[in-house]
Amino acid sequence: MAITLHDVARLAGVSIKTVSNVINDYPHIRPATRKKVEAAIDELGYQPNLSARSLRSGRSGVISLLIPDLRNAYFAELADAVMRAARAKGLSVIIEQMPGGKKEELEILRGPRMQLVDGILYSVLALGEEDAHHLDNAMPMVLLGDRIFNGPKDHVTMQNTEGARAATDHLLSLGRRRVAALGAHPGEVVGSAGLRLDGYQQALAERGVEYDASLVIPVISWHRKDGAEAMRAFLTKGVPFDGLVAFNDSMALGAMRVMQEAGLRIPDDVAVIGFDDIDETRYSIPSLSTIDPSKDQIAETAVDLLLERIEHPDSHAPARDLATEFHIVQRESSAI
Amino acid sequence: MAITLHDVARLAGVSIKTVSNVINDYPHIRPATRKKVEAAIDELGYQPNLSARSLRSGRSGVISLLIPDLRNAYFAELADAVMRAARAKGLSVIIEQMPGGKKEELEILRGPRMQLVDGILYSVLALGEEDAHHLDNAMPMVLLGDRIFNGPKDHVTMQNTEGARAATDHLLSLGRRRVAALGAHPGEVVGSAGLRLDGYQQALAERGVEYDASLVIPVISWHRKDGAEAMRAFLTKGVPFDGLVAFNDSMALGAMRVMQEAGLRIPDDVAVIGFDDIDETRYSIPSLSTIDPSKDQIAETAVDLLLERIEHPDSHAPARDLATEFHIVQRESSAI
DNA sequence: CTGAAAGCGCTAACAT
DNA sequence: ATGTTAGCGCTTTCAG
Repeated sequence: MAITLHDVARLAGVSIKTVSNVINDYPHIRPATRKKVEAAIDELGYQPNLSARSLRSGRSGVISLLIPDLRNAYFAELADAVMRAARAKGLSVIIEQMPGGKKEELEILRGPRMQLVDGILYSVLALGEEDAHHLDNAMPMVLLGDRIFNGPKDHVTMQNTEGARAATDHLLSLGRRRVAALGAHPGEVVGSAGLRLDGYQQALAERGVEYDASLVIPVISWHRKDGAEAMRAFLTKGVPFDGLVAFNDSMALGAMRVMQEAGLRIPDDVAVIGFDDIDETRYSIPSLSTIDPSKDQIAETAVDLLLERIEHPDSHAPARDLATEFHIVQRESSAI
Repeated sequence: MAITLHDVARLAGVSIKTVSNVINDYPHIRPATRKKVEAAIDELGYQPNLSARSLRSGRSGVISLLIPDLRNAYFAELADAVMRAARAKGLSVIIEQMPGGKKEELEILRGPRMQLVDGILYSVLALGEEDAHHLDNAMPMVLLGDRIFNGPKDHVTMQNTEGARAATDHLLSLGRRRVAALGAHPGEVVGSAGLRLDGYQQALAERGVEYDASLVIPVISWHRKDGAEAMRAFLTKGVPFDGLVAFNDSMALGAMRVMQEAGLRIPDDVAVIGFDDIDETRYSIPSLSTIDPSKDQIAETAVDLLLERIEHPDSHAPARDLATEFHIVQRESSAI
């Protein structure tokens, strides 16, 4: 049987309340008492029972991170950043993957496993504005990534539209005029794909380049494989192009591979830029230009907001919407 | 306030024990009673309080996965496999990263955060045989990866030595005779690095190729960056070589990048094979031959063993040692 | 500044 | 087949 507060209290010759006070850094304790209690804790190797604490206080010190897919390097790196930010605040992280679309997301969000956690970091993939009411509950939650407009929860995101505008403009500034966009979700408005397509179009308009729908390549799932396949299909159409904005790095890398197999030189024939600044982009051939979304900043901001909601559960402060900075990273794939 | 067993019991007109029985699939319940209770549960939207259950039963339904680093694609893919295997068994997974070496591993292993979980999946990085006694406790645990000989815990691993032997032999069978090994940990015997170097040497011996220590390239941390830097340093030495066995894919990809920058053609000048079969190997240029360690099989086996230990905490069955299958995957980097 | 006692929601003996 | 009851270990009023 494990050591309890009672054991410590008995050894230290105080009541369990005093021990509890010491553990929870309650301010008004005589130094001598604190010493005694700490000595007893050390001697017994006491560790608080987190289930009991959680039952009584309603706080477990665990948060959930809901992401589509860890195999996607962007989410692995984001998860890493979130876990480091969470640990710095004394929180543990349960990761849940939900590659199964809207139904699965809702299921997990409502499932019994969310009982255990104090709050949720939710990287929205499938839910849209019409589902915002599903989130209108008391659970502390911060949304990451896509934007649910006017949702009831705090939201941290990169500047999708601005980022895509900057990426596209970067290629245009190199003199490219037939810039393809890889990763569109036809009809989507509020998700990353929709916002990035919007930025792409803005950049074209600003440079006076006419929008050509045949340069927009839809890809539903943003994996390397899907980028490769979409590019393969696009090449068979013979649409001329000299630039490529991929809406994430994984797709860009898959597409680069296919283009080079087809004899296209990068950046000479096609200049390429991606999105996310995953580690791999530094070592691909050629190395990949990209938009760095400041994952660490996203993670830290999100954990801070969540912690605030956890600590002030009945503050009815309105949902906040924060956007992090981004940076263009120019590498070989868009070298001059 | 949340809905409790009492609320359900009151609505259904039964005692809380009956409700509890229904929830826990206790066999002897009259169908009519079960119906009533289930109706009440649905009507109220009752969800069990996992903290209370955990406090009372000593089981939380959460396991911990301890890995060095999620940014390493191998571990991200392993974590994905583990989470899918765990979810299939109704378990949640808390991931803890421990990039900080032996001290941090021991700290986390003993820390208060391990209180909450029913068991631990521990991908040993820094701990060696001399630390086995630190694991000699009652916590259900399955070790992944490196081998701690004669340790007190179950252990699931790939066949490190056999895999490296097969990888090396694969290059030798292509006629290469100056095969370098990337990723050695000088002096190590029981870790992946030591075992794989052993396999490398066995393969050379079997083919009658003399072992040349100048072809063994030490790399402490197995990231892409480290592989690239080690290869850059190796090239400046001018040691002739025509094959490369990298002890993981990340290092192989970093090294390939450096070799190609230096004008070496792959596989013509240097044939390359890695380890892990991470997703990226299919899309690198050239695509990378590798050893597939069957991550899904590792994950499922490990979760099964752990669950068994959790469900039979006082079975003092001796620690088991399971090795999964591996497969050579030949791609362009070692094409004939 | 410290102690006593109640009770969080659940499971598991035990009783019926 | 179902009800009663006693805690799991902790935090938290409330007293002193």
